Amino acid sequence: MKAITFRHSDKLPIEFYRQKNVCTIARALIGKVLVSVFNNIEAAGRIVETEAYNGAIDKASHAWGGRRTNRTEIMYAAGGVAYVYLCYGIHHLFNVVTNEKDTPHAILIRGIEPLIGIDHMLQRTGKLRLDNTLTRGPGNVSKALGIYTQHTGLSLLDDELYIADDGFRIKPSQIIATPRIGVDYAGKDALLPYRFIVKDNPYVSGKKS
DNA sequence: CTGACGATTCACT
DNA sequence: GTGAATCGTCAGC
Repeated sequence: MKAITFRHSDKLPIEFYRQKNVCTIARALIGKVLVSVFNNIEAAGRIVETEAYNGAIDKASHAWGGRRTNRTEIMYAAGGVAYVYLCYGIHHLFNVVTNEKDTPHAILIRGIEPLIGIDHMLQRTGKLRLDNTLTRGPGNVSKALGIYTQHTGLSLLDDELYIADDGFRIKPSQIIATPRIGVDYAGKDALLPYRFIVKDNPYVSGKKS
């Protein structure tokens, strides 16, 4: 594995996160690199699975109906910050807040392919060997990168947690849209094709191929 | 203050 | 396929 360190200039610019269409951003994030640098430990992986949450009009979103609570307040911030919340009392799920201030769009990062700091990821997750379960599924992604609810509100333009474009391109034909996972409660909104995945990638959650 | 439950994962049958 | 883990959040009293 080639050791790469991403330069500041590789970071996605603020304009990327401020785009109006959350699905466009979710699709564009596929193939980008999610980087965390906590306690001087760098870990990074290529994003292979995302889910868009379309604000107040999306029943699957925490901000459905304009719901505004202490937890979801950060979703109403201007795009380009992290929203991390605890699920089932165990899992910390990492989301990217997008669009302008007061439009609560967010994108859940559900799967990445490890690139850098794999030893640290193994240590954080308590796993012994690299396999496709290390960073498959949103809970595992956060665990491997050391992301916790306390990181909510971090700017993605800062140096601790950010997303970079290293020039790698996934063929558009390999990126497919499907319904989201675990949102059956959302009625017809559960059927929307707001989940984007890399076809046949082993780090995409769901049934094995 | 209390109780119900979740954008999940993993071990076990 | 089923169920437990485990706790912050939120609605309701």
